[in-house]
Amino acid sequence: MSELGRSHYCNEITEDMIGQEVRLKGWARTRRDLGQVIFIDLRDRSGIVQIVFNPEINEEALSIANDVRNEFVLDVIGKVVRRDEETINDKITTGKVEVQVEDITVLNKSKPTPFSMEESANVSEDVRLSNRFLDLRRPKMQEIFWLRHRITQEVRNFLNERSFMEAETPMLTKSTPEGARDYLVPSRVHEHEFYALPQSPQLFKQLFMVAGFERYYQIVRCFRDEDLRADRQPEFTQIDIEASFMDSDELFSMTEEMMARLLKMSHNLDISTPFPRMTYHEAMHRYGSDKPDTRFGMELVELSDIVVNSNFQVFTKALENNGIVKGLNAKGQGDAMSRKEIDDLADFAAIYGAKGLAWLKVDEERTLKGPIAKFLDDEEHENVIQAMDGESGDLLLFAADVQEVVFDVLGALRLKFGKELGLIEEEAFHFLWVTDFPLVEYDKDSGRHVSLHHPFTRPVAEDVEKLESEPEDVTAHAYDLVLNGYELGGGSQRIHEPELQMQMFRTLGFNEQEAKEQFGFLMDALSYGAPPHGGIALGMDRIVMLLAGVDNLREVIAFPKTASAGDLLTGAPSPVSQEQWKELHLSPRQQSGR
RNA sequence: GGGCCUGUGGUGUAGCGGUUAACAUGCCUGCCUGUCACGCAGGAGAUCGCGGGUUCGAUUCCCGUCAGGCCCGCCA
Repeated sequence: MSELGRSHYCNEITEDMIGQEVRLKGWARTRRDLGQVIFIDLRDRSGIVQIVFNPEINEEALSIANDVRNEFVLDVIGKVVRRDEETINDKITTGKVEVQVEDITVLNKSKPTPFSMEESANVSEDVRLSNRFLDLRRPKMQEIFWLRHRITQEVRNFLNERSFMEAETPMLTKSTPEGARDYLVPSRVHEHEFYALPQSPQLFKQLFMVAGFERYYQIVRCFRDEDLRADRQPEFTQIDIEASFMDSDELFSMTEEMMARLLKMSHNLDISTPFPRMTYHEAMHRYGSDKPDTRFGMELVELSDIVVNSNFQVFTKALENNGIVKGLNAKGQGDAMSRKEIDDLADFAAIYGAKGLAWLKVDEERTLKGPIAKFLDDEEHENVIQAMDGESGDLLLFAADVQEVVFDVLGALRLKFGKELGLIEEEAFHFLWVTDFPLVEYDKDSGRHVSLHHPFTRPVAEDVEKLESEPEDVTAHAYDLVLNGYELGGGSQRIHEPELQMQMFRTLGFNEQEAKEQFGFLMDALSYGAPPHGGIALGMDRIVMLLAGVDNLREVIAFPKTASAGDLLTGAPSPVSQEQWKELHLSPRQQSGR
């Protein structure tokens, strides 16, 4: 065999190469052995081309091909030939031609694989993850990771064009009390002290602003030791952006432009900008969610005023206790759903904290029927129907409780109906800015106020005076970018004055001493001419997930973790040796009992 | 921490209080010069996730446990 390397990728073999000699390298996909002639689909990362072995061309090559099995690694030299009209395969792009093999080397053999590399092979996810190197070999997966690569490059190009500078920040850093649980790394040198893996490079990027970098970005890994979901992994990648002297509007339009570029690239789609904006308050009241899926309507309806004087105690009690009553119209479901199915909705609602789920059907006479109909008078019936746009056959659902429960319950029901009734325009991309988040919320467990975003978020100017007196009424310069019901990312304008930052820490229940211990370096930095600054962090994995049209983060992360944060491929996490424990000045806690 | 679902040859599924545990695909052997998820003939391959209980008898029913998934809590 000659010294030449690969001359082409499989997918590059075309009709105008007929007669040409080529050298290909790749994997055997399927072998079709007809005795005196053998066909193999040769696959490399570009695609597939059929190679043929035939005794008239090379008897020895044919006999080697006889022992080739799926996923053997091959190096072949041969001539591109046109296929006979009746043997053209239009399922593959190279189907009009084939390569007549003159010489073949088996570069490596392969055991039979646990599952086929074919698109059609349906394999359970744990088998895929345990053999991820094979799973990633499947063309569908390679497509996703090429997309991921292109997105990464496009983001870099976009931000580079706008004078942003990519800079790295530490992975071994300081644990801070706010936010998610940290992944901790014990220090060998400093006994009983720990590094934390970053939940985000938040503080470092602010320090870059103090340093005068002005425009920073990083495509960076972040870590949060919290329980997983389909759209949450313990380590994930953020597009982290921070800019000085750039207000929210400028940041919004820049982010919009960036997302538009990605959609253009991946779907050749021109999405319209600017994206719609909605306050947090409006999102919660209309959709019961701070990340509403706006691809369909079915909005929540405010009913508190309508039912405040009704005889239905579930409603009136909730209102007396500072709660609200809201409704949701499941169009046509009054006719479609059985009594049992409706009752099952209450169980579903209970997951989200509902104590029950009141409902009414609208019948042909446009009157309300159902267990609670008798508690409402004629005027209330009419007002409810009006407010909820009730028509014959509709199912009206009601939640009465404190705001948070009503939002959660009806928000979840809305999504459930949206999915099950096919109300969602699956192919659409609906971006939305959610703005004006509250700065803090009261946390019952710790008995203090905690940041909704993070402690460095800037309160709006007119609310600063309320920081001490009514912190829950303070609005933050914080925003989330939402796409199709997923939170793609969030950001804020930051506090750049040390005094205001200190005031913020006090609101969160830190005294001067504690604030200095935890965030002294930040306070210090802010006191040396820190510019006004703000930024955003976008979830890279979620962006890829949505653009790839899959519904699970594991599909777009090369080596993801399971729901219990394990890695089925490597077996991480795993026990370590006694020596390692010792070096880190740690000892296993004695197991009590058992 | 809690709820729900799943676990049967390599892979994907079926099944049932007593079966020779079925089907597809993959694998092995043989045949085949135009296949393309080739075809045909034959063959191997399963302690039904693990432990305990009920029963004359459990893959099947019950309890526990482990693993995977989805969700609530948690988390931006």
